[in-house]
Amino acid sequence: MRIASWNVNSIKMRLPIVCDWLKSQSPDVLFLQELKCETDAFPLMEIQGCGYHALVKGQKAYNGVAILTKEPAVLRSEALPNINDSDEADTHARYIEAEVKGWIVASIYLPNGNPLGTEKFPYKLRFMERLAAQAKKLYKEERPVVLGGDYNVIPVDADARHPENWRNDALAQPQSRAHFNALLNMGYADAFRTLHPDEKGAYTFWDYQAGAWPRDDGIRIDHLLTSPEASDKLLKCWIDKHPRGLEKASDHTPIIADFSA
DNA sequence: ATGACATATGAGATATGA
Repeated sequence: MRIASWNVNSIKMRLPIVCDWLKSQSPDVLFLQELKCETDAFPLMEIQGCGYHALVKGQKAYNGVAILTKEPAVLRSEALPNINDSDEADTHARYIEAEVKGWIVASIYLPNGNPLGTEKFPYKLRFMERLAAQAKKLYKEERPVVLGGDYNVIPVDADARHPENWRNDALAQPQSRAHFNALLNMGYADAFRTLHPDEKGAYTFWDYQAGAWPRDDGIRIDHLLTSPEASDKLLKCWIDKHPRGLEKASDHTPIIADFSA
C-alpha cells in the first residue's frame, strides 16, 4: 500500500505534473489539497485517464481536497463535524474521508492561520480541535488510518531551514504545535519522523518568493499521520523533491509512505 | 520592508497563501 499527499496549488495548473507523477510513482492513494476549483470543475476525465478514481470536495477559487485511488473508494465524510451544535457551519472545503481496501484515509487542508491577531488564527485552532475529535473517533475503530495532508504546522524548529523567520507565524506558534502534538499523544505517528527521527533539511514546502527553492529555504508542513494499526505496517516514508524543481511547480512537493499489505 | 511570486476572479485590482 503506497499512500501520498500533495498540495498542488490549483489542480488545473498542475494537471500535467500530477498525471506524470501518478504514472511514475503509482501510489495506491493520493491526497490532494488546494484544488482551487469547484467539485464539478475537477478534471475527472484526465485523472481517470491516468488510472485513478477520485472523490472530490471542491470550492470556488480556494481550498478544495480530493482522494485519488487505484481501487474504488467509499466516501465517509466531506467535512469535519462541529463539536458544539451552536458552532456556525464551516463552508471551507478542507476535509474529505474515505475507506479503501479496509483502510480509513483522509485528505486534510488545515487552515494557514495567518496573520496572527486576526480571526484566521482562532479559526485554525478551532479546526484543529475538530480534527482531534474526529481523529479520536477514528482511532477507536482500531483499523489502519492515515490522516494526510497540508497541516500548515511546522512541528519543531528542526523542520525549518530558518526557524527564526517563523517565530511570529501561525505555522510555528506554540498553540499550533500543541494541537499537532495532541494528535501524536493520542497515538498517531508522524510517519516521516518515526522513520527519520534525526534527519534535518527534510522539507515539503518552499515559498515561490525570494528564491526560497534554490536557497533550500523550506519547511516541513505536509504530514502523514498513522494510527497504530497503520504504523505497524509502515515500511518507508520519504519526500519526493523532484516535482518542486519542475517548470510550473506547486510550492509544495509530495510526501509518500509505503506500507506492507 | 507588507514587499517578492503564484493563482483565481473577472476584466482592474484585490484576496489568499505560508
